[in-house]
Amino acid sequence: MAFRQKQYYEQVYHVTEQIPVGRISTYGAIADYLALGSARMVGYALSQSNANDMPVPAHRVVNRKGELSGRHHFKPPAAMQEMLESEGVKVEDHQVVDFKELFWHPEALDE
DNA sequence: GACCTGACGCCCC
DNA sequence: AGGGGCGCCAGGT
Repeated sequence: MAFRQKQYYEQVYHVTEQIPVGRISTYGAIADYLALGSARMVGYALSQSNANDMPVPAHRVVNRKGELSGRHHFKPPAAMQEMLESEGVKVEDHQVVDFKELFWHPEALDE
């Protein structure tokens, strides 16, 4: 239902927005937390958010390997890395350094 | 209206 | 351990 879709997008934006500065999350983690759709849908939702000029820190969301898979979707592809580095997240070869330690679990919202 | 692709991830071989 | 395939849902062609 379109109803559910809107809710899904809204939830994705909400969760993404809760990612603390200097921390990052993954598509899979968000999808798992929402228990809806799939990681792919999360990325899709985020792409829409960027197009809508939403205040969603999509740059803090990477794939499960810690790679900036979505960098190519930013206005300047390098913007994603720059923003992350600006927040204290080190990026090396399009990959987040110590990604595992910087990883933020959406599950933290429940607690 | 059908087919393909897309910010991914897991299961199977 | 590495590679390939399928699932996910929606949107564009």
